[in-house]
Amino acid sequence: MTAELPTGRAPSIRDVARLAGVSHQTVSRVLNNHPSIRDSTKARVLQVIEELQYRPNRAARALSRGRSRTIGVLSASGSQYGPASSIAAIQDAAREAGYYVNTANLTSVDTASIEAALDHLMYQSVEGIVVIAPQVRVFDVLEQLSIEVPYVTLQSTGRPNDHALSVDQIHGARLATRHLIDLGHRRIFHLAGPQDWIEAEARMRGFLEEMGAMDVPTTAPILGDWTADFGYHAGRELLRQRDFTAIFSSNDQMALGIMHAVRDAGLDIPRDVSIVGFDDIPEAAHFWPPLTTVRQDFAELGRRCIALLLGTIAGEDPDKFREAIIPELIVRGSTGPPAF
Amino acid sequence: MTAELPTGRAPSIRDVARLAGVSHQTVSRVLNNHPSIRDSTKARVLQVIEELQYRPNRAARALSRGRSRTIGVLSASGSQYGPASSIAAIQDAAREAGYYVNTANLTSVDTASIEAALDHLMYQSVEGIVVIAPQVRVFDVLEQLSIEVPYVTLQSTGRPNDHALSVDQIHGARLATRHLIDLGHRRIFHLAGPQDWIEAEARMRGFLEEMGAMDVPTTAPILGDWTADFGYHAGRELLRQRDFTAIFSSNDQMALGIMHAVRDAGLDIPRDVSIVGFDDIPEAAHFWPPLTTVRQDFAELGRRCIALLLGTIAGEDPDKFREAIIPELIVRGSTGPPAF
DNA sequence: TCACGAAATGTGAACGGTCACAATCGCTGT
DNA sequence: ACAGCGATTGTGACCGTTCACATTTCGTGA
Repeated sequence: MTAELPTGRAPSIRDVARLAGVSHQTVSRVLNNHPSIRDSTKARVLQVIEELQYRPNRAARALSRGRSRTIGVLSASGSQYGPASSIAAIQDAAREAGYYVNTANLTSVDTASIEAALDHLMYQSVEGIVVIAPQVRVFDVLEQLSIEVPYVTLQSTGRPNDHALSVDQIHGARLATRHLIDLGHRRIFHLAGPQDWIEAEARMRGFLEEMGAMDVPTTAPILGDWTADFGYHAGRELLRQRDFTAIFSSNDQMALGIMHAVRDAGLDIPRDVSIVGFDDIPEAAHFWPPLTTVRQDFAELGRRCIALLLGTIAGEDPDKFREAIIPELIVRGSTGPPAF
Repeated sequence: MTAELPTGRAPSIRDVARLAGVSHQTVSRVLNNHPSIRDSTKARVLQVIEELQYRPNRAARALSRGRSRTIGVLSASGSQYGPASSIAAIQDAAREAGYYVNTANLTSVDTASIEAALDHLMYQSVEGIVVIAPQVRVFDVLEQLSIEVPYVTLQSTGRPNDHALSVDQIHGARLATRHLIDLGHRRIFHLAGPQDWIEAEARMRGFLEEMGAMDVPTTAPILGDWTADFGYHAGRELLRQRDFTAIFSSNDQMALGIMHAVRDAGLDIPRDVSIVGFDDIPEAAHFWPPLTTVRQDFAELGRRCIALLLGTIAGEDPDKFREAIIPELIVRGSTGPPAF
């Protein structure tokens, strides 16, 4: 049916050209939707492409265009729900925009590991990087390696030239804190995340701001590692004093661990201790009791990440993308007025 | 300090060659660890590379070698713990082996979506594909598009030429079922996963096999969608009859939902209903009560995936990689003898 | 000292696209 | 009928690497 072809090799743009009776450049134009192509020509070329199952070679394209159309994601704890959802959303959004995504996981958070991961990304000539990791350290390494691709984080680092997405995590944390205060709690404890995660720092800041604004005295937060296990052990420790009536955990997993510890101590939630989480992972509604938490729209986050990053790559004004995402408080059974 | 260079363009292999006073090919040899390079020459070249911060251009490399060194992951529900951990492990293992990973997420499980995702992967000339998704359908599409790259799945499809990794999920499911039977349960219900997921099918098969082997009568399982929400609703439905004393859920999230429904009904776990999950997500130990479940070593899974896939790409005998991973039963508080 | 073969290095052509520029086609108005 | 111009198509070089095939260098034994 079709004309003979060199076998053992994927068809190239010139194979298509020959069979369609046009020049290779015309085929290229068809592929790139160049405006001045006669419809009949275009149809003929497309038909040959179809027949040959031709696919443009990405490497060749990247080489001659000088652009990889790839962005890198630097991720830590990528199997946790929050990061994982953002990554998925980032991939979807990138694909939508015709970009490819490559993820490098941090095996640990030390400098060497970060360096290795960044290196891996740079080797693929990524055009930009999304950081979902302990950002402060990552940036140090970025600078140290004098790497100069645009990057995006999920929250401002306060550094100059940082292209950050504004999720108003401070606001989210204030919502959670305010909820507890409104219920009548005055002794509220905060289990924070690792402080080199900007998100963790922002949530803690929000907590402290709201407590300050409402004139409630605070104690120093504990810094956790995002895991339920840590929440459990921190909870056990805290319960030895029991000088609080509510705990605000900076993510849902740690909140789950705390709930475990509270039950172990024979106490009731929310009568003896109210608990608020952050993220609203899909499981949170099924905890016992269902967890009051702050919902983040991870998918929207991912989309905006890509919009901002691609915008930056294209040289647009980053401020165009600065509109903050406002998280939402979801009240469930884990919070109530203090018993006294 | 360093000699002058064309600016505005990343240094190429020829720039390095010129400054080192060798031919571009020699530089290439240094980069690829060719054996016959004089040590002194190698050192000189490496020094220039260092000075110039030279990085080989991946596109050019892929083009001339005809190999992308990229593998694709086709993933559904990529934000769930199980898949997410496997993906992370796959990325790590691939990176270790000098490969890059590109993930395409399924937005839905219909054919069009699968086709789009596969297409995206093929456009990057992936050398192999790992499927973490409803595999049966994916393979239909793979065949339909007459795509011919090696692929790996997490469980045998029973089709000829399938390169599957053997995680003995059947065995894992039998362990869970046997545990319940040994405790004295005779009316055991199974909440299965979507049946076009091979894992789900295998777990169900294991359940049925063990029930049959022990001569315990079974009722038809319900097919769920892996989510806690589904587990909750299925649980409510099931509890209207309450003709069982134990439930084996094919993953931990659905088990959590069931636990929620059981508590809503005012029943006690495990006194009134025993519950077993599958996966051992990190949160499972902190559920209320802590969940008895079957642990899968997702990281090992990911590593083996890559080993098998790269082996297949290199033309090795896939049987070399067939040694099954044996899951492990983790007994916690959610199971106990039936009350009667 | 010289031939000889292996080790070390160099040369030029791919790889498969895109880019810049040139050439041709086809229509319009006079 | 023909100049003029935009629409359409073609030509050859180039992107940065590796490949296949020279060529040169060097150590060794006769």
